[in-house]
Amino acid sequence: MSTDPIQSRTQAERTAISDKAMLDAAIELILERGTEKTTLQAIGEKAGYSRGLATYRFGSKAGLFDELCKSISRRWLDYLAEDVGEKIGIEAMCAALDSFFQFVSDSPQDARVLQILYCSAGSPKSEYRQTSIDIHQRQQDDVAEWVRAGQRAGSVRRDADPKSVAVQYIAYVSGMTYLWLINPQSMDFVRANDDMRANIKSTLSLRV
Amino acid sequence: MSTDPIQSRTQAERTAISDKAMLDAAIELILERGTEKTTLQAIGEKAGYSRGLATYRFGSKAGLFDELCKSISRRWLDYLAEDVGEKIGIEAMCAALDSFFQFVSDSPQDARVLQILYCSAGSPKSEYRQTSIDIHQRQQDDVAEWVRAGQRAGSVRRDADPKSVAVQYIAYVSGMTYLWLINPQSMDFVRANDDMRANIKSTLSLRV
DNA sequence: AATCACTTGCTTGTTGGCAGCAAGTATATG
DNA sequence: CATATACTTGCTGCCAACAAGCAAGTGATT
Repeated sequence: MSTDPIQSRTQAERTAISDKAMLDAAIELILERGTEKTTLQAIGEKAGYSRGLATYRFGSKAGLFDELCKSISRRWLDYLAEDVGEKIGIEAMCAALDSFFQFVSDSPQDARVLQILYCSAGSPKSEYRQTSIDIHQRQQDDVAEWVRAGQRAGSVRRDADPKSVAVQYIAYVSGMTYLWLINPQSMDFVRANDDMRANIKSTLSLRV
Repeated sequence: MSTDPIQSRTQAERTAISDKAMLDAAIELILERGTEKTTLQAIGEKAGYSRGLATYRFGSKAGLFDELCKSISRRWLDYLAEDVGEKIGIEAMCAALDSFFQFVSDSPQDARVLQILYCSAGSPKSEYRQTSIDIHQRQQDDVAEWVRAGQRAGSVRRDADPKSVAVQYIAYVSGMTYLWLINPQSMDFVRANDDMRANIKSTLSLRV
C-alpha cells in the first residue's frame, strides 16, 4: 500500500487512504478471527496506523462494521446492476442468481465477510441491524418489482404474488449463502442454482 | 423457581437446577441484548448464583452457547419428530414446514435465540460452529432421505436429486428464519409457507 | 447411625485484554 | 502564522478466564 513517500497528500486523500486501509484490514481480520475476536487495535495497526484510529474514525466497533457492511454491499450492488441491467421478470431473477454466484466466485472474501456481518446484525441491539434490514428490504423490493414488470409484460403468471415470491427468493439466496458460509463443501452451488432457476421458471412462467 | 426450601438436593439435582436456571437466563438475556452484550456474570446472577458459576460450569462463553444451541435444538427436534412421524416424501416435507411454523409460533423465544446462535456460529473460529454444521447437515440428510423414500414409494419424481432438493429446502427454511429474525413484519410466514408447499408439490410430484 | 475422608458444587480474588473517551501531537490549509 | 483536521497516547471501566478457597453432598468405616 506504499504511496508516494515524498509526501503531501491532501486531508481528503489522507482520510480516504486510511479509511480504505482500515476497511481492508478489517476484512482480513474478520475472515481470520470473526467479528468478536477482531479488535479495533488490530485493525488500526494492521492498516499501518495506531490502535486508536479506528475508534476515532468510525466512532465504535459497530460503526466500523456498519460502514464495512455498506461498503461491500455497494460493490455487490454494482455487480448486480451490471448483470441484470434492464431485464425484468424471470430473466432478471435468473440473471441475479448468476450474478450472485459470480460475485461469490470472484470475491469470496467480500462475500464471506458480508454474510458474516449480516449474521452479526441478527443479534438484538446490534447497532447496524438497520443497515442489514434496509439492504434486505431493498433486495426484496427489487425482486417484487421484477415480478410485477414481468406480469405487466405478460411473461409472468398473473396469479403469482410479487411480495411472496420476493420473500422466497431472498430467503433462498440468504439461506444458501449462510450454508455456504458455515460449510462450503456441504453443497454444490452451481447445481443448486440450476435447480432454483428451473424452479423459478416452472413456477412463474405462463405455460405449465 | 423456588424448590423445597427445607433442603437437601442431591448433587445431580443441584447441577440440573442451576444448569437449567442459567440456560433460561441466557435465553432471556440474549433476546434482550444479543450474544455479544450478554455477560457470563449477568447470566450467573440472573439465575440466582454468583458471577463465576457460568464459567465454571460451561468452561467458557462459547461453551455455554454451544450447550444452549444443543438444548434448544433438541426441543425443536422433538417437535419435528412428533409432526413428521413416519411420513416420507412430499408429505414429510410439508409436515416439517408446518411443524417449523408451529415451533416459531409456540416458542418464539426459543426459535429466535436458536437462530441468533446459528448466526453467531457463522463467524470464523466460532467455537460452536461445528454444532451448527452438524445440525444443519443432519437436517439436510433427513430431507434427502425423505425424498429418496418418496422416490422408492413412487410418489416423488425420479429425476429429482435428493441432495440438491435438500439443500434448497434447508436454505429456504434458514433464510426464512433469518429474515423473520431481523425483521418479523417484513413477511407473511404463513403465506410464504403456503407458496413453498405449492412449490414443492409442483416440482416433486409425478404429474406436471 | 455417627463420624470422617473425599468429591463435587459454587464463590471470590486476580489478571490480561478490549472498547471508548479525552487530552495531546503532527500535518495540512488559507 | 493561525486554525482546522488527521492521528496518537494515557486512561478508565468492563469483561472472560483462571485459580484458590469455601460449602454442601456422598460413601466407607466403625
